[in-house]
Amino acid sequence: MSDELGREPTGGSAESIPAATVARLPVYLRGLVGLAETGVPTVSSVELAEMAGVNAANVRKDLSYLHAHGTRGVGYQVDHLIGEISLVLGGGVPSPVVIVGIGNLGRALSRYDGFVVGGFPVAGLVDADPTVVGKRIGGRTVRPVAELADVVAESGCTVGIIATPAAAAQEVADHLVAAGILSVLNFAPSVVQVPDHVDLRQVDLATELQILGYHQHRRMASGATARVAG
Amino acid sequence: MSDELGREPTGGSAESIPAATVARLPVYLRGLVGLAETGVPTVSSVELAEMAGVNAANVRKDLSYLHAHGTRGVGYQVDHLIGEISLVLGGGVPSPVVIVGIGNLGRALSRYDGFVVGGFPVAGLVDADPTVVGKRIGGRTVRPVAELADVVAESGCTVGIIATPAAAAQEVADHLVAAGILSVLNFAPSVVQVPDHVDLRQVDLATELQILGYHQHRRMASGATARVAG
DNA sequence: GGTGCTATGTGAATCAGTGCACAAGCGCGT
DNA sequence: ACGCGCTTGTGCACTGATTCACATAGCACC
Repeated sequence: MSDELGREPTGGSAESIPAATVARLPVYLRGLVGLAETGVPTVSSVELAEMAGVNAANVRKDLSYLHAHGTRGVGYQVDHLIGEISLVLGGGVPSPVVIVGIGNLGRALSRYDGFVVGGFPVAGLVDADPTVVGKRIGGRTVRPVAELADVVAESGCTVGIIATPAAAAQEVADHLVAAGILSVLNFAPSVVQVPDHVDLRQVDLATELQILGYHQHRRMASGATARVAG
Repeated sequence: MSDELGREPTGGSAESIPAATVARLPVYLRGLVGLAETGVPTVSSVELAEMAGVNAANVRKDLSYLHAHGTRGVGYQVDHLIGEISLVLGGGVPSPVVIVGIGNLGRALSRYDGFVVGGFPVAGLVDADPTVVGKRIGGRTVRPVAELADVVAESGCTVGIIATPAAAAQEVADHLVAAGILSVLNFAPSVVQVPDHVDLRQVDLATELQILGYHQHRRMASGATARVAG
């Protein structure tokens, strides 16, 4: 990935955390929140590793990138850890998101409560279809795609979610970038290009299934060969 | 990257394809299908790399894992490549999927046509809510979760999609495994445990946003420090 | 206060993935 | 027929990530 933003001078709070670690932090966070709800005060790296499905040493190294230090012989303080991870992931400030494309997926996303608790309130819904524009979904009114820039400006959105058909994805991405969006999450099954200063992540549902398909196919094939061989 | 919970069965007798390559194959496939529709007969690694957003040498190395060889000076034959990739990913046999949890997300998934073209037809819909059971969505009737095993057996489902709230995810996963499902795609924001012989992939929408949030936060923070520093 | 148990933090080795650079091969034009 | 240009296929070096192993440090109990 292109996280080569040059070395930051001393004293900054912006040490770069490896991408693989960042991808695991939300998983830790989820487990920690669950622990906090049941009143568990501390957690060890082994427990956390079990919950997240990774190696314990990996957990410790990951957490060592944060400023959250644990106490030896005891573990990590759950609420402190929650605070640190949240801080790193969101900066403590909620980032409103705008969802473009209010089809089935967009509708589902606009009602997905996981976004709100994660600090990403849905601040705007936009669609190109005139029959969809004006409808109220989850307390928000769908606005025409022509007003995208206005929606972004009004609500201070910094994140855009593309939930349109693949054909429209690139155009929507361009509009989002032009409107000043900083991060884009693309659910459309197409590769989109964005400028360097915009962060892009791709979530492809069909791709995930196909990856599963590979493993499944391979497992059956090797199982068959194993049976022949054995 | 972005392959969080990709377990690789390393007991391979035949050629095992690296996980990173497998994750890219669907992207190539999408691009190739697009080319085939416009009648393009051959494609070079550079073109394919551009479409997929990766390095050309990477594409060539990826394709070298398949049995699909290109011809030097010309490129790869589009339809042949499509066949090879489809074969590797799906084994040529469609894998029907059952979707558990027909909320907003489940509804969206059940209508997602990307699944069908990828060889993963939706063969069953299951929900625990009696007010949802019996409804018809996308030509399929939602059946009660008690009949999950029947649904799987009748339609020969090998893949299960969990689109329930997080609290129910583990229980649903257990039921899916008991019903003989081979692969599980979990959209619920919770880590679920499955036996070794079942493949599991996690797709977490909130996690993706949080990863974006990190980069965004960091970018802004380092920008501020840079302004202070110089 | 001392001793032992437990869990952290991290150096070092290993492993996987990426990208460059170049040799080899194929087809086309002459 | 023959060379020339284009593209594949891959060895190699490099970077990033994971895991092991162990020294270190805190807590509890005697």
